Amino acid sequence: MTASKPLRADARRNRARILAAAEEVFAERGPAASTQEVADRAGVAIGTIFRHFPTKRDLLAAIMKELRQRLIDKAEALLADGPPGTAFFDYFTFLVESSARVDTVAGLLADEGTAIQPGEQIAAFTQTFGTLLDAAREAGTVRPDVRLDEVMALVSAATQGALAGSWPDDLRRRTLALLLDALRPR
Amino acid sequence: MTASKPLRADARRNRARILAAAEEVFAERGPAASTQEVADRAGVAIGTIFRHFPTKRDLLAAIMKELRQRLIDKAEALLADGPPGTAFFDYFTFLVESSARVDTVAGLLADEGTAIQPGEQIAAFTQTFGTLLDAAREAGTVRPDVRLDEVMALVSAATQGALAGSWPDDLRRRTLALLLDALRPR
Amino acid sequence: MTASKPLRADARRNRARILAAAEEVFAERGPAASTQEVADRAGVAIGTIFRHFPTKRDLLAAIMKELRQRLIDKAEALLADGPPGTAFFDYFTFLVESSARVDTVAGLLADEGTAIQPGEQIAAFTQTFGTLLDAAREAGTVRPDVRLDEVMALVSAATQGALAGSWPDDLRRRTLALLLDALRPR
Amino acid sequence: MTASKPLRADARRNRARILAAAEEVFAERGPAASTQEVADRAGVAIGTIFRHFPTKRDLLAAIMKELRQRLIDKAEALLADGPPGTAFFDYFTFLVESSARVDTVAGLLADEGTAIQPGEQIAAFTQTFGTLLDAAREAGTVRPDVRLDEVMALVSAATQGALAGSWPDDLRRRTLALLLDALRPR
DNA sequence: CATGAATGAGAATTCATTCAT
DNA sequence: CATGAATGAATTCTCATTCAT
Repeated sequence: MTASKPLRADARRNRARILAAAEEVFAERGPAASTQEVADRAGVAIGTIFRHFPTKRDLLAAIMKELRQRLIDKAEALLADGPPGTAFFDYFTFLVESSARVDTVAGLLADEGTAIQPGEQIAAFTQTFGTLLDAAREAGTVRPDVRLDEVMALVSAATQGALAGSWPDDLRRRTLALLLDALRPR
Repeated sequence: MTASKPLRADARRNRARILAAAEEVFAERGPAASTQEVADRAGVAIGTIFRHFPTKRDLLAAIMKELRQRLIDKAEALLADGPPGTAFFDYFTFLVESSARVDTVAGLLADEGTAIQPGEQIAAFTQTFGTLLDAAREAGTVRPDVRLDEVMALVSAATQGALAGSWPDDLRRRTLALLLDALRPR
Repeated sequence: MTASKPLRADARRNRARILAAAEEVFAERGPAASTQEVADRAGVAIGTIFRHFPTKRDLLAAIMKELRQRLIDKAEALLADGPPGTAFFDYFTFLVESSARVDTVAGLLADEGTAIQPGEQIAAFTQTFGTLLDAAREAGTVRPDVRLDEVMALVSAATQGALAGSWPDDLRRRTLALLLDALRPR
Repeated sequence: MTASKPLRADARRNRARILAAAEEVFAERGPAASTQEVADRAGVAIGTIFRHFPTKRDLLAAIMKELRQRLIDKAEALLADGPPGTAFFDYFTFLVESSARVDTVAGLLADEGTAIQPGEQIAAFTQTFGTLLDAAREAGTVRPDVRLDEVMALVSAATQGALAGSWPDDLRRRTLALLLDALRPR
């Protein structure tokens, strides 16, 4: 869509370093972390950040977008390779585990206090996830009455919860199992 | 314990108004909302807030404490009156519904970037909730292998998720039902 | 002059306690110390302070006035009793030692960042000190060409210096000796 | 030592303007003067001040440091050029005259409620002053029993006194003469 | 394009002073 | 009169954003 002219090599490199640094910093310090800190971590001057992302909000949004893309990619990979029956559960687990590492994963469904435009990515995500769900339903590994929006809600809850307390691995595993069980046919 | 002399009538009134306003404001805007906004909403000068709560952090902590107390009270009420089999589920539902209104409910299990001393309240909460769970287990309405920490984790997830997107009531209801189902014996 | 109606017993008591507390607090913390701290130290409510001294400045001024009076009293005592030749030196020493204990002594000649009206007290002080000087001059223990304003200047310097570094007693004694020597005939 | 990368031209210019303005403002209003006033006087925004001096205390410290350096430079100049017999007296006089203009000169010996790290500068100052004193002693213009710490104490007293009342030039001159006389052999 | 200094609008917090209890 | 809560202006400091170098 917005083709936005091809960046110079160094510019592209900077953009990447900024995004990486920002993901780290915001994951550690929360969205209130200062842009200056991102700049330091990225090894660029603060002006460079604002050249690439006119607003702090834009920077946040860009991170989200990247994250979302990563999640979508994973879903599509599973869709292509994975066994229909378990791919759905694997994906759900993957999402929770991801959010256990990095903070912001849950923000892809909602915002996180900085309301980002989910845009069409959300649609793509939802659709792919839906396909995984359908496959599982057909394979009989998921209750037939479970709806996609409910699953999304559960994921959102689980991922936000997962990060919140940074619970012990063991607890997270057991709780997740319980959750997934809720989706299985009786 | 900490009796801290009885406040003057007007002071007590203001304290209450401040807490109420703060709960609203922080629920709407997140913990980064300005103290001035709380003051405006409460109809007091900003100095008054800092007289009652010397630090913004103290104000946050006070809100949490109040919330926790409210939750504990409700649990104890259910423990006294409710039918053992369903009281547990009612309480779980109550928690989720509460957090649909106010943000911070989940904060009682974790913090939320402002690390407040949960202190003994948490213990009280956990214990009471545990008793509800035991009762339900004995009544046979809950799977015998469900552990308290898992339940707490689910609550934490559900309440944080519930607020995040402020989903439609219908969706919240369905998702909650799914969640509760996961706890029921098969 | 301003007779200002006789205070009630408790009011007079409070006034004294406030002055005492204020002298302590301002000596310790400097004139930037908060009025609240004075109130706490005096064991009264802050409103009581402002009833007695409508302004912080007034409170400062009152302390100064008291101090000055104390110094004048001492001078007059020495004038009455002391041997003419040494009384002057004793008084000079007394002033420096006083200021070594409490801060604000030097403030009686100048202000101290809060410009207080020295009023007629200064005149009294200066006059009495002048009499001591004259006596010493007549007794031949002071250089005949030393003028009163020079002596006052030296006192001011010495007292402010004395407090500044809170030097060791020994050093203060030696330096003072040097200073007094400067006033003696050769 | 601490080379701290060379500032950009405009930054260096601003730093200098800030220091100059701060010296003025704090000399006039005391260390309680507001940073905003310094900014106004310097013609910069308040943020600029805090970029250069992260804390008000840092700003105060920087002023002190500059002042101290100026004093040291003068002493070394006198040490190089001046006639040994009078250089010491000239320097003493210079110190008092300096403090008649600016407040803070005495602050190099003590602090002034904002306790700044005098560090090695003090040592340098003391040593150079000591050399001047030794030279004068050898030249026979100073009493042989006068010690350096006494001289420093007198300087401290004189400079703080000098500023306090901003006495008339004439009085300051006479008092200073008296003081210096105290140091001369009889 | 990158740099990093300057800007200036908040934000938290303090404190003299007022005034209802 | 005393009390101590309320007021609100002032202060220090932070940070997103702009812009000269």
